[in-house]
Formats: sequence, structure tokens, C-alpha cells
Amino acid sequence: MARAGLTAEQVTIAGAELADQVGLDRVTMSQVARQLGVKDASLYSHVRGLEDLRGRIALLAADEKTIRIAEATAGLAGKDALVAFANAWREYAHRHPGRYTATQTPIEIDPELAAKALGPRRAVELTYGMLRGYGLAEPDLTDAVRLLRSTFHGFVALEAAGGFAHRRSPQQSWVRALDALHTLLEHWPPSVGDS
Amino acid sequence: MARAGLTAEQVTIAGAELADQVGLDRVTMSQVARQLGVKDASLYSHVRGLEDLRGRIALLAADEKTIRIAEATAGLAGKDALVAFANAWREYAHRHPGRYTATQTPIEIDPELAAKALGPRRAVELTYGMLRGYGLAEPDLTDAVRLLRSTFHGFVALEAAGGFAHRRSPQQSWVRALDALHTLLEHWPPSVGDS
DNA sequence: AGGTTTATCCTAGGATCCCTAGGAACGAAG
DNA sequence: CTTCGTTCCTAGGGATCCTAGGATAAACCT
Repeated sequence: MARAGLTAEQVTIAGAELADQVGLDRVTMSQVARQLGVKDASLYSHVRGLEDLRGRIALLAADEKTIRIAEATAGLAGKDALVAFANAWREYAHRHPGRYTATQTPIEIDPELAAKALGPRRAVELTYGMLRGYGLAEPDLTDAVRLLRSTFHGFVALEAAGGFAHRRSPQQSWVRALDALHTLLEHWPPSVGDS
Repeated sequence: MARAGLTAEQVTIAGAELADQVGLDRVTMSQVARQLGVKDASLYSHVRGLEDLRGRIALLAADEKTIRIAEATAGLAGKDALVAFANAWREYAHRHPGRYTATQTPIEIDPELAAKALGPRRAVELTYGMLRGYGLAEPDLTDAVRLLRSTFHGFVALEAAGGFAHRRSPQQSWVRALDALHTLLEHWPPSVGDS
């Protein structure tokens, strides 16, 4: 019998693919093991357990998503950058629903593992960089970043949950939302309810 | 032995409370049964199974959330209505994280059960009603509703997932986001990328 | 009240899953 | 070739979901 020669990454990738196919909550140690042609107990040499696997999938997805966004927004500024950023985000969520869900699930991730992942930090930089063209200063910048991320995530989450049952296509509303966010950023309101 | 005298609603409520305490994914038939002082097999007289229970929790939560929002926005208009709507939404998510998660999870719900639930329809009406003051017409209205719902949901979801690790308090960003959305609705942009 | 019916709750058990313990075999390193 | 570390295995405990079928409490009806 030749040995499978697995690594933690391969297990993670198998889990991520399974998550995209059948949903994150249906990713099971046994299923992943079967997929890899291995007994489930064997996975524990590479991964601490199901929790840990989920965390790894989340980190993998965060990295991948960040990379897609970085590629999509490279060299762009202003509205072009905003649209490219948002579309890359949404496209990743569509293409990899299971992975995307993993990024959103509040999981405790092994700290020493998270330290290695450059995804999150990179993502923050990217978002701030995208907003550079709009001339915002702190703390408005942070507020704007949070608003954008909220809208992007909320939209794709509702989309995935079937929250847009209406006739109008989500795509049209999406384009419109980006238009709206762009003009909003251009005329970022002065602190109205200055509490 | 006196009989427990359960109903589907009581099982659902027990499940919902458990979800708020330990997280939706940790809601198990056995746990709910233990909580109710009953063997797990007994629950299947009231609920089809775990899937079904989750669906019922989701519908319950949707109803509750809608009611809170309706109470909060009663008699209000314009920005007051917007802020009250959004705060009621966020507050419900904070108070009932498990229930709220259930509303977001893409679950297939028993159609005949969903037909009874007035939550979703009511919620749609409420949202459209809240926007009445801004003088938008279709299809802008639908786009605006989707944008708002996306932002609200996205914000609380990221908040729950620990996505706002920054120094600035989420509360401040939230207030700011509502200001921004308000001015956005007042100056809803003409269709820019009219594709 | 007594008997019938219905629904609730039970015991029993199969299938699946997570995870641990400890042993076997493969591959590399001396 | 021997030794050693790692990968993978078998075996098994504990938990879960769910079904089947039986007991029994409560409601209903004459």
C-alpha cells in the first residue's frame, strides 16, 4: 500500500471543496477522509479536529478572497477601485459559498496559525487603500470601511439566504448599491448626530 | 408520571433559548429534550427533526424581530423611523444571537409552515413603509430596501463575528452609518451606470 | 362512569459522527 | 542494515439523529 502522503493543507483544501459543494456545516471528518481515501482517524495527525479544520478553511478562504480583491483592484482608484473591489468580493462569495461562510462564522482560530495568515491584515490595508481617493481622514475612514464591508457582506449573505425573492434581479440592485455607495463616499456627510 | 404536555411551540422556544445561550449549531435534539425533561425520541411527535426545528426557530425569530421593529417605528417617519428601525434590528441581533443566526442561515423551511408566518411579509411592508418619507419610486425603492437590509445585516453579522477589532467602538460607526444612509436616501443618486 | 380513541411519551436499536489509544508499516537518516 | 519519526491503521467509547413499535395518559362519547 502506497501511503497517501497528506499534509494539513491538503486536508484543508479537501474540506474547503467539500464545503463549497455541500455547505460548511456538512463538512465532516469522515467525509473529508473518504474524499481523500483515508480513514477518519488518520486526519488527526494533520488537524486537531473539526474545529481546527473549520478554522483552517476560514483562513484559507480569507487569504484567497484577499488575493482576488488585490488582483482585481490593482492599479485602480476611485469608483473603478470601489466597483472592482466589491465585485471581486461578491464573485468570491458566489463561487465559493462554503469557504465564504467559513470566513463569516465566528470561529476561534488557533492564534499561532492565525499569525501566519496574511489575509486579514492585507484585507484591511486593501480597503483603506481603496478609499484613499475619497480623501477621508480618521475616524471617518474607519467608519466608511466598516460601512462598506457591512454592505458587501450583508448583500451577499442575504443573496445566499434567498432574501431577495423579489422580481428585480439582485444584479441590478447590486450595481445600484455601488453607485449609491460611491456618491456617498464623495459626499461623506459631516457628523450630524455628533454625540 | 404526569405528562409533559409539550407542543411544537414549546419545543421551538426551548430550542431558541438554547440557541441564544450556546449558539445555533450547538442546538441538538438531545439537549432540547433534556432541557424539557423528556427523552429525545419524544420530540419527534412535535417536530419533524433537527432541520425542521431550525426552520421553526428561524420563523419564530423572524416574527419576533418584525414585531420589535414594528413597535419601535410606530408613528415615526423620516430619519427617526430609519434610526428606530435599524436600532431595533441591531438590538434584536444582540439580544438573541442564536435566533438571529437562524434567520440568516439558508434553511429550507416547510412551505406550509412558512405560509402561516407573518413575519417576512410584515417585514417587507415595514421596510417599504419606512422609506415612504423619502419619496422613492420603483425600482429605486426595491434597490434602497435591499441596500438598507444588506447594511443592517452585514453590520451586525460582522460585529458578531468579531470583524470590528479596531479601536473605534462599533457603536460610533453604527451611528455614523445611519447618518450616511439617511443622507444617501435623501439624495438618492440618479441611475449612473444605467446598464 | 365506563369504554374507546388519540396523541404523547417511552424503550430499543441502527447508523453516523468525533475523537483517543495504541499498534503497524512506510520512508528517511545514520 | 538498523533506527527512528511520522503516517496510517484497527478498535472502541461516547454522543448524536432518527425510526419502529409499545405503553399510557388524557380527552371524548355514549
